Amino acid sequence: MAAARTPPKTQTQGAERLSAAVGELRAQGTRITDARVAILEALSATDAHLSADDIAHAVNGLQPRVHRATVYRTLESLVTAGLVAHTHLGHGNAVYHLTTVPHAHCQCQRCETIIDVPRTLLRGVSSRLLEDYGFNLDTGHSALLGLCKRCAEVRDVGAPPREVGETR
Amino acid sequence: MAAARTPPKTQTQGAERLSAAVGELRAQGTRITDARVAILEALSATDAHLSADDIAHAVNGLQPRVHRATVYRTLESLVTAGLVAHTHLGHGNAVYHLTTVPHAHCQCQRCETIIDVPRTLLRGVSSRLLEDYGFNLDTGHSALLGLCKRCAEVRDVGAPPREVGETR
DNA sequence: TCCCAGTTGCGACTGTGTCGCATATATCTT
DNA sequence: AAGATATATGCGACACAGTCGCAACTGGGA
Repeated sequence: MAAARTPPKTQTQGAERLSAAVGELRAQGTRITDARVAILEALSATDAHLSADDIAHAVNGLQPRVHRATVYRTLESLVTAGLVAHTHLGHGNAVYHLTTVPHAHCQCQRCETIIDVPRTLLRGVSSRLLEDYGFNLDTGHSALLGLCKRCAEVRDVGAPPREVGETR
Repeated sequence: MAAARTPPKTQTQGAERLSAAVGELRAQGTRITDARVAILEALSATDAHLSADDIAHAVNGLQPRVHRATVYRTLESLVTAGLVAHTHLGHGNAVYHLTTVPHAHCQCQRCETIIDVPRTLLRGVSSRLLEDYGFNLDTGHSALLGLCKRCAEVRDVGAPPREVGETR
């Protein structure tokens, strides 16, 4: 689970996010169920980017009976509700995070590290696409692929470097 | 198969690309097999973006005994050889095309249309990422997601519009 | 407390891509 | 032209992410 490598975060910070998210759900008239709360807890507890599988594992630590399919369906509805965003990584599998701080993503194709970058960085491209092609860019819905600094330097041989303290 | 909706292209154009690709393969010391030629033929015959499955179908029209796994392995080796590029679309499945004209891709999340855009459009982002994060962007390896002009306008209800003459 | 639409658990299924292994063959060597 | 051999292939099994139908359950309004 990527959560293990998550940068430290205070519990209160997570708890705040959680209650805010639950409140928003309630405001929208959605039912508050154990599965939903557990999923939001998993997401609130970390700044990392969690795959549906990561979330399913984390949730099963809290609510063992929650099924994989429920995780997928719930995540989808949370995305629809605007509480959660998902990003498609290179290999195609999606990762999820709370929408508290919208941002775009770069992913290293070698070590798979994800770098969060401000959306403003894509503003120029976004407006060019709109002007020239009428295309409305959804910033951050897919990761920008490439090589991170470290991997670009030691590009040669061997296994990709792994270090702690960085989001997978 | 997306090939059916491909913009018209002269046979000679495809044949030229094919022989160039085969020559390049030979120059690299790779073996020229029926499967490889058939795959390159499929790719040469169109400007569309073909999924591995599209290619497998097209190839089976020429060489019925070619197996799915061979298509995947061959595509991978063609990518390594630099003859073919693959792009990850939103849902994660990859599409392949010859590297004759490098370009980036935008994909509409609603109607799934792919728009080719020049790589220069991302030059600014690319250099910013390098400066600020040391990240080497691989332009065009993943599609930029969003909404195409038509879908952004008729965003409301109903099935996504489908028209001919546009790459899936 | 009752009711019922919204949720869930479950298992089966689809689609995309990978792997191991025995066989075939493109190309090099002689 | 024939032989040797590393490379590529065919095949079936597998892995993984995500989806679906359906019966059963339950959160929260009446």
